[in-house]
Amino acid sequence: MCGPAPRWAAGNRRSMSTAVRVRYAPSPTGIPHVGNIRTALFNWLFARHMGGSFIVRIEDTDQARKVDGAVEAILESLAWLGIDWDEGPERDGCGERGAYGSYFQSRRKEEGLYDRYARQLVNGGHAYVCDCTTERLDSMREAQRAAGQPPGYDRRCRNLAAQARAAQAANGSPKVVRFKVPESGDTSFHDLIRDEVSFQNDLLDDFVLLKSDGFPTYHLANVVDDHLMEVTHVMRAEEWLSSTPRHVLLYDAFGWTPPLFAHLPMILGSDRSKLSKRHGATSLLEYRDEGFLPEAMLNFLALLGWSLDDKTEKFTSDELIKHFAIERIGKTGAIFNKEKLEWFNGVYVRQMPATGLARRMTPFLEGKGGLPADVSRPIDQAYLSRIVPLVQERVKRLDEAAELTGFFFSDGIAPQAADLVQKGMDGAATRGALEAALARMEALAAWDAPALEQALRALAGELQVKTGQLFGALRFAATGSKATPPLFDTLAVLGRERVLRRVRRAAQALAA
RNA sequence: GGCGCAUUGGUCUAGCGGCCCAGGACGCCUCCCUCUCAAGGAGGAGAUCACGGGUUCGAAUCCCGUAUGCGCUACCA
Repeated sequence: MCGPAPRWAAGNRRSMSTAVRVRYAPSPTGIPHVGNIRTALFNWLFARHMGGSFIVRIEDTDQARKVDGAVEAILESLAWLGIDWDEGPERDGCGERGAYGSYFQSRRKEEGLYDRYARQLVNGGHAYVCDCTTERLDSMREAQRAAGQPPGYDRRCRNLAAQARAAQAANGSPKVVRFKVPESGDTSFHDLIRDEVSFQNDLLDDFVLLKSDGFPTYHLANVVDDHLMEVTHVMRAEEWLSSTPRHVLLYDAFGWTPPLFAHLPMILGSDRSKLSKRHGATSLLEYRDEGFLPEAMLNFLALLGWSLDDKTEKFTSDELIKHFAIERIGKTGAIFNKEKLEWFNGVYVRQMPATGLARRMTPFLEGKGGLPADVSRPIDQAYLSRIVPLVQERVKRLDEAAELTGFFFSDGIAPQAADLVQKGMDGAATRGALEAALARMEALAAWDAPALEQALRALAGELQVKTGQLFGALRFAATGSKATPPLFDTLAVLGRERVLRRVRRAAQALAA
């Protein structure tokens, strides 16, 4: 499985550096959704723009909410978009890289790290041990709510007399460590996106730093790790804005200089609320499976909350890196607009080389939900390479490939007489036209688009039907579809044998 | 309820005091191209810049209030 255990703090750790260091700090509680990944993207763009470091740190401090496979899904999501990281878990899940590890908070916890810092705060008079039960806490909050008071810890354990403290230490009950929030004054900080933000301390309660299971809370772990990892900018979603004063207070208590903060606008569901399962497909990997291209997704995501100017909207990742600036990040939440994503995807599909498109389409054609079962796999790549140019400007998502190209592969098309007959014609006329076309096509010396077009256009004239009528009937006879790529190209790629067989069958259907 | 943040067409956005009775894009509609569908081209509908007060010669842009939305208010992150 994995090789030897990594050695932490092994070297070239540049302290005294002014280089930018940012981090993406997801908690492995599920498959990351587009909002999570957008946060990662902004951090990455900023790091790369500034020539700094991008760190991935796994905040797995909640044992109850931990989900198997989540770390892999996070790393896979980043990798899919081409977001690379300088420090953090290795992509294959084996080991980690970077001189500030571990990058898993659960491992840092095992080393006693948070315990040490929590104790330092207790010893310094900035925190205290609390053994209030959850039952008591719950009823306290209930009473507060009933009385119209803001809910919050009532600080019962904050100022225990020496004797009571000793008794508490001896009683063996579960204990947490709480931070002593100043009872007066304000805590304010400068946010790179929202300017000055200020909170009254007396509205903050004594939040927990260390849980009774020994794990740190987000507040403690995040502050300790950002400091130890020398993180310079904390760029995270706006939902964290309200807890930032707690973090600032913690930095103060430790005597550390806080990083710079930038609270990103959130990505919202169609009802403008925080993204959740209720909003349908929200995980990044689902979009991948629906046939969106990573470069289109990256481009689209970057524009959700950031813009360069009033017109530029197409960016490669290098261009994004080149232009990205925190000052150009917006303040308001953005609804994830799938239709625009689909448009973007179409743009990228059209501009890529046909060979690349063929390669990317193949798994969607061969996989489930792809071509009908009667089509043998693997599919003929040479044949595919002739089809792709015909559908390239018609594909929006790769998962439409099978629907668009199915008739090229499968004979399982059943032309209904009613669909064969074009406007202004009847069954007999249609059958006659099809049979005449059959004769012309059989006589063709060369089976290619120009020859087909020349012969069939001439035929329409002779038959005194509109080209649209003849071509429409032929299209349906040969493909079983009313909407296809240009007829002659399509017939040419399908091949003489297949076309004649299908058209013959259609003519017979009309006779019945 | 309290606190915080936000508020430009359905959606993403430009705008950081006069160039804006508001520009671009997606979507929608019409037309052109055309063998269908796309793609492409040309037009169009759609915003009293949330509302009300100020400040200013002048406000989408600054200030205050209100409303609305969202976020936070856990031994979750």
